[in-house]
Amino acid sequence: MKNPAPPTTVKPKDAKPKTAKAGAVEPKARARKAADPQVDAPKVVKVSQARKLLEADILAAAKRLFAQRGFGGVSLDHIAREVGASKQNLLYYFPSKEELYRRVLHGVLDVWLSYMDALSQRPDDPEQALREYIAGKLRFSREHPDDSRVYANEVVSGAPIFSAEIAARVIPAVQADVAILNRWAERGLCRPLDGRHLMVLLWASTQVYADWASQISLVLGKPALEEADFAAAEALIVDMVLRTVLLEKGAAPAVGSPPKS
Amino acid sequence: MKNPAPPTTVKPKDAKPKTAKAGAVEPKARARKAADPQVDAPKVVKVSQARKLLEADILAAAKRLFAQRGFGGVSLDHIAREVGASKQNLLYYFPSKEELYRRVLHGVLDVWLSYMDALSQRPDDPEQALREYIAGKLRFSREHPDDSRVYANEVVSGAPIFSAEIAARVIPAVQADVAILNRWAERGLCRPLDGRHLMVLLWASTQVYADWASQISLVLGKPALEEADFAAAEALIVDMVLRTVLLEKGAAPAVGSPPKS
DNA sequence: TAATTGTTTTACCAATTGGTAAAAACCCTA
DNA sequence: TAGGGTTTTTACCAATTGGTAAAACAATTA
Repeated sequence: MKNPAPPTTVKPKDAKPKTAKAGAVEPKARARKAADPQVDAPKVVKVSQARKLLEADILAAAKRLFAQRGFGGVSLDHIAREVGASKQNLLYYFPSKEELYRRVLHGVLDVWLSYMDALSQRPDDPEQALREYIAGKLRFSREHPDDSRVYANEVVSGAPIFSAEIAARVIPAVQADVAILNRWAERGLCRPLDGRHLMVLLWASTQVYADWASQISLVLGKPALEEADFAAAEALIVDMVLRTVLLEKGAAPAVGSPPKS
Repeated sequence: MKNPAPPTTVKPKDAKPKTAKAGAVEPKARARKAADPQVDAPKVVKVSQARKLLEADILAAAKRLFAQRGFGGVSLDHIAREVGASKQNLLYYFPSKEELYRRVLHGVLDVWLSYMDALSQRPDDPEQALREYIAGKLRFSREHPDDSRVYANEVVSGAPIFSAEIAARVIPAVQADVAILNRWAERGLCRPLDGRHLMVLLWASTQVYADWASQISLVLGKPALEEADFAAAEALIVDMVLRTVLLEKGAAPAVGSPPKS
């Protein structure tokens, strides 16, 4: 039902709509990714690939809009116009708004989880594992802010649609991480603490740099967060977490001096 | 325009609508707060007070719904039905949806800021100031989760409506706090670090217990957060922050043992 | 009691919502 | 070039959206 036809052949994908939809606002008319002049449509792309391309376009636009306005704040028409297609065309690919949202969320969760495996990768080295976990989640915030925001929107809303999938996919991952923390504590590799709250703290302190970017950039007095800001955040969070989790040894150096501001 | 008439007298406020709005879903018909049998409406409440009462009802319902679904996900009709009034009646009190939202946000910001003054209260005692700041913001998350979520929704959306007011009211408060942190560092009362990122971290780690309550309770394996959970969070965050901010002395005790999961 | 003010209801409105049905256009293979 | 599958467009739809205008109701004051 979702991926029916075997790959066949191409589709120019440039057909301008003849009727200009009197009074409409020039709907970007399916402006394909700035063209690619080197090959100029050699008619070898598979049809199912073309389909996947538009599908991916829709998912990307939907993700961006859902991230900004949440499920209820976005209309199908809005998404459709964003990719230069009609609402009905969009409904050809996704049977309903909720199904589209579900697909977006599913993809978001994939990405979210893919940045969350640092602990299990280094089950014997708490310091390095935590460093990488924090670095990874901050990279997620920098590289996929919209994914983070879509997820945040869903969770803030009480996860009305996705709580089942969160329970099925996120919770086990978290529990695995908590188990690792507990094992470290048992083996005397780190201080004993409640790993569940530590995980919450790790999420919060890293994802805030995606979800609250608008306010943080106001605080930092710049139009957008830069790499240096993420680096500063990482230094602080790592310093903090290691101080708390690791058994004391030589104290880590200070993380930076206060800017004059 | 907003608060016109001088206080006059009462209003029974129980008039059932005679026509039962064929097919509608019994709109709760302005069910007044469980009555107050001791006085039984002695006709002494001021009219403007009655107005403020409904106004407050509307604001409360709107806050709850905006917290859950964001600005775009809530309709005026939905809010109106929640308080047992009609949409048009609601529009009598608030000239537009955006104005209502603005009013809600304004109130939210008041509350938000009122929990943020711990640092300036104790400008000479970093440890106590930080303890109280964290405790206060966690209390905010516990006592005003919807306020926190409305704020979060607005910020995640890029603060399209409220960025001006955030810039005017929040940023100065933050800068004052950062200045205090910097002064501590200069006076050798604490480690030198970037106060701006520390503030971000404090917000993130405390507000997450309101905004992400749905997911945290999943992680903790209980239907809702309890006081003990907030206490555990507070212990961890305080421990963490003090370890990082204060100059080393006797290390604080561990914050708890890992639960058996 | 009449006039005045404050509040709620009734009646609309154009635009937009998510969604359906079917015709038309497109594209490749036989 | 005809046919068949895939994709897009056209034409609708009932319900809901935010909002207006004015009538009706209620309460207070003159």
